[in-house]
Amino acid sequence: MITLADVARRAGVSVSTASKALNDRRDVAESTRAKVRAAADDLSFVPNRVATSLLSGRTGTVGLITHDLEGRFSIPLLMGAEDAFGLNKVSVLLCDARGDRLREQYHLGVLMERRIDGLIVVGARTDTRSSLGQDLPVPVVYAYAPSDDPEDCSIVSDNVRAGALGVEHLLSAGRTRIAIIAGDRTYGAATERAQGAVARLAEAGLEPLGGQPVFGAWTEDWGRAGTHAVLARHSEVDGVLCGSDQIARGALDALRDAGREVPADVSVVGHDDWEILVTGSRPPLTSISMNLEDIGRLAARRLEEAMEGRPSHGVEAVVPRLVVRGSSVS
Amino acid sequence: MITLADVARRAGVSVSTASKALNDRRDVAESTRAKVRAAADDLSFVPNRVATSLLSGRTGTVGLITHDLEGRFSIPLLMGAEDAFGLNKVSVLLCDARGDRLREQYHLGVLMERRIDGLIVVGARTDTRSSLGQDLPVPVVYAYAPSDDPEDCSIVSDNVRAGALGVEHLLSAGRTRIAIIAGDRTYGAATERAQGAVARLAEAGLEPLGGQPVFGAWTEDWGRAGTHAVLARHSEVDGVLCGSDQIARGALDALRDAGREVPADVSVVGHDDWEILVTGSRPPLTSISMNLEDIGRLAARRLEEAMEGRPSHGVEAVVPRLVVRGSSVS
DNA sequence: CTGAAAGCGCTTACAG
DNA sequence: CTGAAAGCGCTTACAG
Repeated sequence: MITLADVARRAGVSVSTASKALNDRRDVAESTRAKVRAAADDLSFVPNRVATSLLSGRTGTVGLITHDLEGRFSIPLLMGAEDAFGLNKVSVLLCDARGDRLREQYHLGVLMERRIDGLIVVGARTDTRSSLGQDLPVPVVYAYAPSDDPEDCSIVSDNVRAGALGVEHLLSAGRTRIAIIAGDRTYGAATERAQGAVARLAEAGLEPLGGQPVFGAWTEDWGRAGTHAVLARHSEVDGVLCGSDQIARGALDALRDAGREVPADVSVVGHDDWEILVTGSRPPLTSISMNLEDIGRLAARRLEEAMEGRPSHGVEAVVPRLVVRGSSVS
Repeated sequence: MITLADVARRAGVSVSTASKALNDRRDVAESTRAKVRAAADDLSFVPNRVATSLLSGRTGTVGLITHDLEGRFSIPLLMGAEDAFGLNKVSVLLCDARGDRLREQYHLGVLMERRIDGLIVVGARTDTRSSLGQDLPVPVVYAYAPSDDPEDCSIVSDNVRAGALGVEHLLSAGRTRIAIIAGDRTYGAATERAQGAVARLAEAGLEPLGGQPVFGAWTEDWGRAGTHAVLARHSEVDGVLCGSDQIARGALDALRDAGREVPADVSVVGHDDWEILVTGSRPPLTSISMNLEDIGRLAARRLEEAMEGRPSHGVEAVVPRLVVRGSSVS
């Protein structure tokens, strides 16, 4: 490996002068700078950032510990973070903790040895998770799943708003007999989305068909079963708000089986805007995106601020976005 | 930040002795070692790996440049790599190149400055990609998309074998009138899978319905359209091998629309074994997995070997695996 | 068994 | 404008 000393030797200057020349510091003669640059080019010199890191105490790396096995959240978040940090400024050390607290601790230890400048922790579900504590030597931002310590900084999706957004869209499409087929009731994302939807219905003087949301599982199976049940008891249904895109896919199937036209007879709206599920359905599925990249970007920004000495505290929610496709309006 | 010097001072020994004590080297008195350990514990000493890296010339980091936007491949690959390397040995710097060669070059430059010990490059599709060249100072392994330089080491999925595997399964389910609804013909994955399927049919003295595979797109829409066309021209069809799970989802829909029972009348097999698509369908979809984690694991192993001075060359294919669900046999 | 010294590759005051 | 010296935090021969 070529070192700065090699470059200096070839340019006929001292190491310190070579350093200054390459780092665009003034008080170097232009002719000297040119000589050094030429030497560096000739030798294909690539500065060793490990040395700079040791010297400056900053590595320009950020740890990203994820619990999201399928990569549904991590990659968009990573993309958002890369955008926010800038490619040359910060590199991301990605660690997969697989929902395991021990594995998380282990990764945390390794990251501390590597002297990361900051840490983003991505949860597998939106529910609150236990804090890593306040005595870590670097700032931490929790993304997607907020920390249970209000002292921490957490960036989440506004699921209540997302539910309301779905209802608003159905109302604006002229729907008033709306069923809410929610997800797994043990998940905050399921109850919050349902809660936001119910509240927004109430504002309009309505309530969901059957008086309340029906909870089930995050599956197409449940989407089908739930929709069948709704059809049996409330055949007047003209709108279905589903807790996820998978549930919505099941709902579309069940409505088709029952001979209902979507969106002519019934409008269907999902949650998550998961590309693979929403584009292929008949018709394509209107859905509510959590804007995961925005969550990543905001998490990165808050982390950057904290690294610069201006930490944030508490939970900040990213506003979801409605993506209209053929399943809700014609 | 606590340094080894702090620990040494507190333990009343020299820095070198403290180093030896903590690194389990012999020629340290047990009593001294205990003293040093106690001091390190008291101070919550976390060794600075940046210093070690500078000294040893090895950082214990590996770059992973991915072009896979949705994270369909990267995360399983990362998991496989983490498994293979061992969590404490190697950390992964993940870079998202987004299919952009410039972005890739940029990330490559940053990774070189960070003195990674090795590099894995993950393609977005299985087609051959251009090599990063032979004059990189660290070993490179190409995963999923092979390099066009046979001198490089590439780990791919055996798509030909995958196609054959699908046909074998359909044959063993007693199917002989098999349609092949392939993916986008501009993708190697589409043509190779189809080719493997056709060859395996030929071995059994058969050919696909219509004489050859039909190509289209990687979408559910195409799966529906292709299947409708097959039903119109070859109503005797009793097996459908699809180029992807999305296509297979479309096929299931089309068969249901046409009143065909799956798997009683027709068996359907997909490719990729994409969890989100295969479990929710009616019935759940039999599919052929590329074993992405195995690709990641093998890529990591080959990279490790290369880092230890035993490089591999050429393309190595990971054998796919049939995952049987309700769409092919009852 | 212990510790002083050198050095990994760089940057940064500080003399000249 | 240039360069010798010190130092970032650690490990490793080498004396003692």
